[in-house]
Amino acid sequence: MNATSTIRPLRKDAARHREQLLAAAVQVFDQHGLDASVTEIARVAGVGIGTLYRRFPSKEALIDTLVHEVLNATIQMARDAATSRDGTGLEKFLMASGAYQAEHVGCLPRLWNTDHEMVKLARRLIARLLLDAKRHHRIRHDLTSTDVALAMFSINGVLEAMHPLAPDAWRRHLDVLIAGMRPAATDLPHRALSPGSLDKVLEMRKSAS
Amino acid sequence: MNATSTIRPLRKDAARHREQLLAAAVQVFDQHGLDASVTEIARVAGVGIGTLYRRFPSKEALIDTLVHEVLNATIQMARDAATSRDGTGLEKFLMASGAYQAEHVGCLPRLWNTDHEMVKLARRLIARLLLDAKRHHRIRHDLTSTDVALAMFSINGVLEAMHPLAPDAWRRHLDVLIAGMRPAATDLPHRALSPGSLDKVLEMRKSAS
DNA sequence: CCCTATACGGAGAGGTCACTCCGTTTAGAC
DNA sequence: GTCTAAACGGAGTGACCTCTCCGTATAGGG
Repeated sequence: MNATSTIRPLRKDAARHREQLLAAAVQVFDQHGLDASVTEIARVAGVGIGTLYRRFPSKEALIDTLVHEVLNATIQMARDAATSRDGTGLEKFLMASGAYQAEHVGCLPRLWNTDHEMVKLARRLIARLLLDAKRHHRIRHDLTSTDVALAMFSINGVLEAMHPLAPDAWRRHLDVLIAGMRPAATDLPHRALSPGSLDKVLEMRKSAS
Repeated sequence: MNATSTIRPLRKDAARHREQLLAAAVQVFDQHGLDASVTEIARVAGVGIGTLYRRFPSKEALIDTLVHEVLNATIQMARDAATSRDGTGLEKFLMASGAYQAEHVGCLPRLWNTDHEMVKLARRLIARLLLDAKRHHRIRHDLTSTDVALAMFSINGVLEAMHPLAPDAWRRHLDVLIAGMRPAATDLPHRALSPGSLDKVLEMRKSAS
């Protein structure tokens, strides 16, 4: 998977610079958004632009690597959450992934645009968490995995709006949202999205990237 | 307020072109985001770039005009919603402003960045809607106007993510969110944001523009 | 119909950005 | 210590974007 492992290990300094670049990219993108210039990233990393381009073939590839990392972490959190079979997994996952994404706000606009199998895997894991939560009557039965996706998009919206001055605001928002997902909450109007609509959206974002 | 009315009315063709430019800007920004080029906007409007710059001193000014319009409409919707004194005003407002913002997704990133008195006015009106809803026990008493702001940010997040393939997804999200705001919903953890935190965020976004 | 203030179009100036190229430096095997 | 493959820095290139300028066209009053 990783190009560095298939062919030849990077020289020690090169590997270090690669990590410095990734860390700098997270920081710079968080502060200035994805429009931040590669020059700024190289400066923060303490290397030249040439080094950045030797390690990543394009700015887009650098962003992809970052998104890949975030998605990977998200998947791991979904797996961790699935170990508690008491129906609280979904809530634990939303809390954990929200906290992680709050540290990677800069990458969020591209998070679900990737073609990768990882998106499908993440969605399968989330669907499983949802099922377990329903079984234990932690959430109402008419909710779909698309509703969970909407919850995550909405957290992104709060994160981007309140970043970085109120970095915990998303927790409050999620509290209200989860309260609305409980069976005890008042009845919802029948507006659940059709099953395939999220797929269409993700497909379209992928090709638009 | 409007520069055209204080000094001299625009010539008829100029006024028409101005409206064409605004309409084209809404459409182009919706499709390509605020990074869309002014050349593209002028092309869609059917005028030259020179005309665009004679009508609006800069791209930023054009965006500001658009944001101004959206904010104005939002304030009007808040006023309309306040006429129903039965506690449903807040929900009506969230529905109406969501529907309107769904038609102006391109402007959303700047919606609350403006310095204008209008932002303060909008927040006062929303606070009044909130109070009325509490009085009629439509929503729980521990919610603050900051929570309503978070709800609006979260709708923006859903709109941006699902645009334009599932333009009604935000309604479903808002349904769940409002269910979580009802007094019947399960108790929330005590995580309400401090009263001034939203002010700080808006202040910061304003200066960052 | 004429006249002129007003508006028009779009080439080009000036700046920024992503990305390349090459002379120089260095890690690390022997 | 020597040597070479690997990595380094950053000036330079070309594309693209916002905004200006000026010769041309037109609305609309008299």
